[in-house]
Amino acid sequence: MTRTHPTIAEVARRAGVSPATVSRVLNGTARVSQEKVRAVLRAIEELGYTPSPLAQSLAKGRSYAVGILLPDFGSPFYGPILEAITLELEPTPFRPIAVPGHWSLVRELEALDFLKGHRVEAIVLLGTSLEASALEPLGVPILAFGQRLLGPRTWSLVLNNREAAYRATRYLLEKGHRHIAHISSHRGGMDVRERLLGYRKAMREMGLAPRVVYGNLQEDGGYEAARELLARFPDTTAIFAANDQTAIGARLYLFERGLAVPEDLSLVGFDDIPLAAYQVPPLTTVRQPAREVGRALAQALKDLLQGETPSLSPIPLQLVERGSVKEVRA
Amino acid sequence: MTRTHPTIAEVARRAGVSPATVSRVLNGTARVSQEKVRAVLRAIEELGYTPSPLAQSLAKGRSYAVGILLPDFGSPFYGPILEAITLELEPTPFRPIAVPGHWSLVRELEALDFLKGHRVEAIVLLGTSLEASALEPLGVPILAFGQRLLGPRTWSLVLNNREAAYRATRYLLEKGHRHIAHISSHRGGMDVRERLLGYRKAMREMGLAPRVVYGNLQEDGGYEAARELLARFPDTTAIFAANDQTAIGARLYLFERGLAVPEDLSLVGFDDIPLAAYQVPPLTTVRQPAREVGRALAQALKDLLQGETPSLSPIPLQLVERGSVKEVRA
DNA sequence: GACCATCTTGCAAGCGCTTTCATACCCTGC
DNA sequence: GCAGGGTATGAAAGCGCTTGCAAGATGGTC
Repeated sequence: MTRTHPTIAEVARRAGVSPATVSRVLNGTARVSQEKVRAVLRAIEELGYTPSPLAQSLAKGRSYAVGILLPDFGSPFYGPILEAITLELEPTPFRPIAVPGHWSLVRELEALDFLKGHRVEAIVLLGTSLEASALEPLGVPILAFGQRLLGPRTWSLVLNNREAAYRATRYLLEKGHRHIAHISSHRGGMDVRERLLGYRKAMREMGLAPRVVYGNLQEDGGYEAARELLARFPDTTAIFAANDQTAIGARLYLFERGLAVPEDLSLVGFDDIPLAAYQVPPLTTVRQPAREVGRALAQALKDLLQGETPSLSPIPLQLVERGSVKEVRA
Repeated sequence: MTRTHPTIAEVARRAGVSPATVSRVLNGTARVSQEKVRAVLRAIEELGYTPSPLAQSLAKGRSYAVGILLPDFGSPFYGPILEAITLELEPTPFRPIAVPGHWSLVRELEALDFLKGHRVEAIVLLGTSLEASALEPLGVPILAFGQRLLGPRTWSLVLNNREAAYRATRYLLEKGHRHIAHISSHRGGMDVRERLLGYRKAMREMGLAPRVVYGNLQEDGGYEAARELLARFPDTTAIFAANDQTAIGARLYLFERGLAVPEDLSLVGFDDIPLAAYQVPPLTTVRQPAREVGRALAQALKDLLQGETPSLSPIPLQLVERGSVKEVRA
C-alpha cells in the first residue's frame, strides 16, 4: 500500500462519531440520525475514503467473490463468455475473480487452490478438464460449463453438443456430401467428444465411413489436421471441425493448397466465435451464444449464492448457415 | 464461506504450537526447530489448511495484488496481452486482478475504485481512455500501455505507432498504390491517433490526398467504414486499417461486393491478432507482439513493486508481410 | 558454576472492519 | 412526575493473520 488509505476510524473521528456508526451508514444496517449521516458522508468525501473489501470480508465472514476458471484469457470462445458473466454480475454484490488454467491440469489445480484461499463462495468452470474428486474438497458449490460433473453442490450447464453435431453433419449430408470428415481433438473435454459422437452417428446412419483426424482445437492444429486429412482422404468434400479455430486453421491450409471454399470443399465449424461471421467466406457454424451462456451462468450463480437450487435450462444450439457450405450433386 | 475453513489457530492447536509458530513456518520468517516444522506441516496437511490471503494482506499491510484494467475480456488484442502478463506474473508473489472497463469511461472509473478498494499496489492500463487527473488520487503507481500519461509514479509503454503506420503506408506506396485510404476511429486512444498521423505524413510526403473514414475498431465498424469508403472514393486501391478487427470487417464488405483481396484491393491491418495470420488471404499487418508486450509490462511491474524505476524499452513494431497486398503498376 | 550470547518460542497487539450488547436518551401515557 | 418502550449510539470483541517483544532454553566460555 503505497500511500496509506484513510481508515474507518479516521472517518469516524473527523465526523465526530464512532466507527460503528460509520459502518452503519456505509452498510445501511441500522438507522442513523440525519445529521450524523450527513457528517459521515462529508467526512468520507473529504478524506476520499474507500472501505477495504479485505477487511470487510474478514469481518463479515464472507467474501462476495466467485471464482471463474477458464483456459486462457486470449481464447476467442471463452474470453467473450467471461466478459458476459462479468457484465451480468456487475449489478450484483458479487465480484468475479478470473484465473486462467493455461490449458494445463497442474495450473488448473493451482488456480483452484488460489480460489480456495480467496474464499470464493462459488466457482465456475469453463472448459477445464478437472474431475469431481479434485473439486469436492473445496467445499464450495461448483458450476461447470461444457462438462458433466457429479457431486454434492455441483451443477453443470451442458448443451446438447452431440445433437448439434449430428444436425450439422446431417446438414452436410442433405447438401449432398458423402465424403465428410471430422477434425476432433484429444485435448478437449466432454463437449468435444460429444461432437465426435454426433458426427459418427449421422455418418453411421447413412452407412458412411467416418473420417476423423485430430487437432489441438487451435488454428495451427486445424491447419495440420487438414493436411493430414487430405493426404489420407483426398476425395473429401466437406469438413466438420470441432471448433471454429480448427475450421479457420483448416481453411488456411485449403487456401494454400489452392482449394476453394465452398466450391471445392465445404466447411462447418462449431462455437460461432465473433470472427466466424467475418471469415471469407463467412463460416457456417453451430452457434454457442456467449452472451446467453454468460447470462445463464451468472443467473445460476445468483441463485446458488442465495442458497437456491440453480435452474439451468439448456440453451439450444443452432446451426447458422453462412457461406462456407455448397450443395453438391450426387 | 460455505464450509468454514480451518484457521491458523486450529493448525496451531493440532500441532501443539502457537499460531505465531505456524505463521513462521508458513512464511519462513524465522527459524523453527525441525520437529515443530514437521508437526506443523502435518497438521496443515491433515486439516487441508490454506491460509487466507485476505487476512494475510490485512495483517501484512500489503496486498500483493496488481490491477489490470482492460476494455474487454473478449478482445482479440487485449485478451492475449492479459494472458501474457498473467503468465509472466505467475512465478512472482504478485497476483493480477483483471477488470474490464467495457469500453466506457464510467465503468473504467468504477473499475479504478474497485481496484483502489482492493488496495492494489500498482495498476496497468491497457487501452483505456483515462486521464492523469483520474489516476493521481489513487496514489498508486500506474503503468500505461498505448497512451502517454504524465504524472508522479506514472510510466507508459508506448510503441512508435506513428512511425509504424508511416512505414505501413510507405510500403503500400512502394507497391505502387496511390489511392490509399485509412480507416481510423474516434473511439481509440492515442495509439489510434498516432497511426492516423503516420498515414497522413506518408501521404503528404507524396503529395497525395488522404482519404480517411472512421469506424469503431470492431469488425462491424470496419465493414461499415469500407462501405462508406468505396462510396466516397470508388477508385481506392488499398486500405490501411487502424487495427486488424477493422481490416477484417472491411474485408468482408469487399468480399460481399465481389472485390477480391489483394487483386482488386490491398489491405493492411494493425496489431497482428492471432487470427490475422489465418485470414484468407493472410492479413498483412503491423505486429504488436502480445507476448513481448506482456513480458515488458510484467517486468516493469516487478521493478516498480521493488521500488525501482521501471525500464520500459520500447518494442519495435514490425510490418509482417502476408498475402493481402498486391503490387500495382502506376 | 556463574555468566552471557544465541536461538527458539509464545504472548499480545494490531491490521480495518462488523456486530452484539448495553447504555443513554427521548417520548408517551397514566 | 414517573414507569415503560423505542431508538440512536458507542464500547468492545472478534474475523484470521503477522510481528515486535520478551521469556525461556541451550550451549559455550572463563
